[in-house]
Amino acid sequence: MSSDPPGFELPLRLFLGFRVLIDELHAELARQGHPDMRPMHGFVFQAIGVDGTTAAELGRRLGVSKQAAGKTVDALERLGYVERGSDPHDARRKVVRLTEHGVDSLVRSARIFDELRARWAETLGEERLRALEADLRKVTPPDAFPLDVPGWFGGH
Amino acid sequence: MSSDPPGFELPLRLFLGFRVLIDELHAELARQGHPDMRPMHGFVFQAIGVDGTTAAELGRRLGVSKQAAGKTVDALERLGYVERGSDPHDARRKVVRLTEHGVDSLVRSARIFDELRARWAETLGEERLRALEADLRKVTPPDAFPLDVPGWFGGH
DNA sequence: CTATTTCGGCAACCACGTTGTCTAATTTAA
DNA sequence: TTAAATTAGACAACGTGGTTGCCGAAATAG
Repeated sequence: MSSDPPGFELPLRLFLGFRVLIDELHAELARQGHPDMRPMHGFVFQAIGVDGTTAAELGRRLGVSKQAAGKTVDALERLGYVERGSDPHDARRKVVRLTEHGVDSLVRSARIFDELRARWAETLGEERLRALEADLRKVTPPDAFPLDVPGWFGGH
Repeated sequence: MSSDPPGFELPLRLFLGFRVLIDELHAELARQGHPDMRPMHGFVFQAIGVDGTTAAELGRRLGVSKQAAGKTVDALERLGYVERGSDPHDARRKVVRLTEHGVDSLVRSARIFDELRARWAETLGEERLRALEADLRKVTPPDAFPLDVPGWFGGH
């Protein structure tokens, strides 16, 4: 009889799969005019959303302090991915919005992820890939995606 | 007919699965006398190995500079997980070895990972879990596990 | 024996997170 | 309506963990 694989292989394969996809995404993004994007940025853009948000709200969504979120916005602003605007209804708020360049990176990311999934479907078969996704949904929290990735791994 | 899931769900589910396992590992490790262990440490311990290694070699395995590896060793030494020894054959080398406490954390980690895998097997069924592992092996590099995780995500 | 390489440590610097404090603006309560 | 509490954003100081550059000591190649 064959024995079970050691338990530590599972998390490593999951992370490795994630890493392969993210690395290929950013290699392709670099080819398509986004060489400055980093793995973390995609999560930040998702947290900003198409309607924009504020630094404080962004910090809550990312699970970091508002100061850290503000610094991240500074960096993304320098790279031209986001811009700050004023909120006419609340003079305290400075709304962070994706620029055209930032939206472009989101659109391209979505298309590249679809292409990468199609490649996995070629390797595994569409049915197996759907089963894999279904199984992962069963063992992961269903509600929201965790956007506090930056602080989670490196933190304290 | 049902359409394909969007491609971006796959990497997020993979990362989420990884994160769930790592979080549960460290919650259990904290209960078992290792409250100071952090997600990164397991990778570092694997890179050190049972025979020990040097700071320079550790840096190469982790994909960071020897100075960074040395600082990591300093921190783990303060926590009591590793100790430095001298190499009688090479007075330059200072061999880093896991302490009894460090080995204990590795042994417990392995057992906890096995238990977590068993729980996934209860949820998904052993066959589906094996299929999931087999599929992940097909789409990830087969050879070595990437131990340069610390610098990969955060790095500029 | 000399030259080159390698190891470990030190210093300076940078990226990116933290907490604390401050001002201004808004909201809530008396 | 006025006073108090909350919230947004910025600034400073600090901690961690990475980087590069440099150094002396030890091993190795010629």
